[in-house]
Amino acid sequence: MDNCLGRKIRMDYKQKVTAALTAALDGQLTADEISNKIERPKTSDKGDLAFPTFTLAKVLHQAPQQIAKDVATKLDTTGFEKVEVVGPYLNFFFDKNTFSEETLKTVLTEGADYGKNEEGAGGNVPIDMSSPNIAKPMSMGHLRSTVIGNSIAEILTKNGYHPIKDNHLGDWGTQFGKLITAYKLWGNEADVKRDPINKLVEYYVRFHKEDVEHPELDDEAREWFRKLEAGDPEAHKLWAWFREASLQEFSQVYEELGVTFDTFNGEAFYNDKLEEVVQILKDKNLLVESQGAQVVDLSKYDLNPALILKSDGASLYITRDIATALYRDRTYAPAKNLYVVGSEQAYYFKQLKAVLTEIGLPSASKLQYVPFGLITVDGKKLSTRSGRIILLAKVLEESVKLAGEEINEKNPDLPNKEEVAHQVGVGAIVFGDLKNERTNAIDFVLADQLKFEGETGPYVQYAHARAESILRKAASVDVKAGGNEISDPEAWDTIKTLADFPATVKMACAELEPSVIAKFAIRLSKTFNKYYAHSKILAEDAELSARLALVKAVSTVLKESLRLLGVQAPDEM
RNA sequence: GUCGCAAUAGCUCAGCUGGAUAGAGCAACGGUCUUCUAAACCGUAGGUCGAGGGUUCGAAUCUCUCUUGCGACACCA
Repeated sequence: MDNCLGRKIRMDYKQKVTAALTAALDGQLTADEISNKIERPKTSDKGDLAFPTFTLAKVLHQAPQQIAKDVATKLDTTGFEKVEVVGPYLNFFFDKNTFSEETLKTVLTEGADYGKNEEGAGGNVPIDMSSPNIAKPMSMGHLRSTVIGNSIAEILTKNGYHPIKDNHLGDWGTQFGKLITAYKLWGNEADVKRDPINKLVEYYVRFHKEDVEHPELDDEAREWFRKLEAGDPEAHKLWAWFREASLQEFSQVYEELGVTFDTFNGEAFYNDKLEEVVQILKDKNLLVESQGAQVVDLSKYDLNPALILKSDGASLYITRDIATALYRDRTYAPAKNLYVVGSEQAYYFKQLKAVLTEIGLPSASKLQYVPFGLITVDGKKLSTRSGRIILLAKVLEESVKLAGEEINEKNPDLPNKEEVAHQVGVGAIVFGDLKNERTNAIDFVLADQLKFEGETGPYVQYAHARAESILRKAASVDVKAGGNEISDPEAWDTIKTLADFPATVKMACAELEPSVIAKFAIRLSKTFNKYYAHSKILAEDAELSARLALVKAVSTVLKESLRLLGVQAPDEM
């Protein structure tokens, strides 16, 4: 990874520091070596950027402290407020006035485009995301894939890519054989019409209960799925009905989350493209028979063989995923091909990538598995079959309800209460999911999700609402970025944080990690809240206009950060 | 059994490429609303960074071994 991205520091100033040091060191270290060692001090009193001299100690055979002193005397410090020597460190302090003015002017001029870059050069990036299973309710696991995928899409766009959000619906596979079998045995049309998903799940769960004692049910299910794949009219009709009814329920959740998709090419979409997959594998001599099934040997990748066709000739998950990769390759010529799927499928994606590499698919190397941590309850995996599920719709409902209660208590005169309750309630859940590194596993506790204080979505939303409130009250004041220094020291951290946004956007993209943005949003909110508590922004003095420029910039960047996470930013709450 | 991921404060987590006294939030305790929204701010308390070795001037960070937890290991997805 690019070193500059990893540090989240102020690029321009880092270059200035590098240049000054390169000149002072007179070739003892290259500019790159210097740049790599520059770091951000932990606390503001140690300056804005620092250079530790330890590495020079080896080259010069001198004590780092002495080196720091020597270098400092040779250093050209124009453009900096000061450079301090503290032990083995050289601490650089920026010229606050210039830095503030430049930063605020940039944010105000660029507005919502601040932080944007064109690194992606418009490259297509299909994202396999959300992917709920037909006839099963969406649970918290699907929330993760949905909101992570959605945020990554926004982040990619901000970095100049062209994401294609693909809801790779689980609308095919043996479970439909089971479902059809169960429906034909115990189902009835009226029940399903009234309450589609719940009824279908009921049948599904019952199937798994009964097949323990009646294993012949499994044979029947397999037969139904085989018929479905063969285009049997009855099977197809039931399948289409289940699918449509499920999609309608899903769309409500998506609307609530504010997530849209570019395509809904579920697994069924690839059904007629599987023959070609098998043909290609045959042509390349990759397919071998093993225990009656057709497999691709992956021993040279140190992986187990990939099972392509079952012994009864039916397709599997990987068969359809190969078809998907093929389709994406031809349709999009992807710059990246992303799969936002739970971390328990890590091994599977290694296999998939290996098979695609064997096939020689041009975009095989672009396949990037974007795992996220498992959600458990009481440390156990969720399972529709066993009834251990967390219904996403319920969680959102609870959160919105609680947000409504908070509003009634804290801001009862708010005009659009319901809308804001929705924005805050849903925002809390989405932000909560994206806040931490996506591979962290989550043991679900409802009360943990319903938090609106501290490092949460509402905290960031609140900081934004406060900023907007000030701007409303100061509507008549001319907001200018330049001209005046903001003498308040509390403002400095806020301005420096604002300046970190572009590098943060890049890092989030490089790591496909929404938490990088979330963490930034918290940091910016924190510095702003501190500033807000510390000084009176609307005081009538010479710096008023500059302070308002800062408030405006904070509001802009907070709103944009939240947008990148798929969270709304109400102006009042 | 093999492979993968993890282990940091009571809880949930940060800790960027090894660097200056290991940081937040929640919970606990105390303080701050006649003044821009107290969903906020300030303070107190709380940690031999799972254990042991190695590399290094320097290790929570890199490496090895072990322990514990979770996950994956072909006819589910």
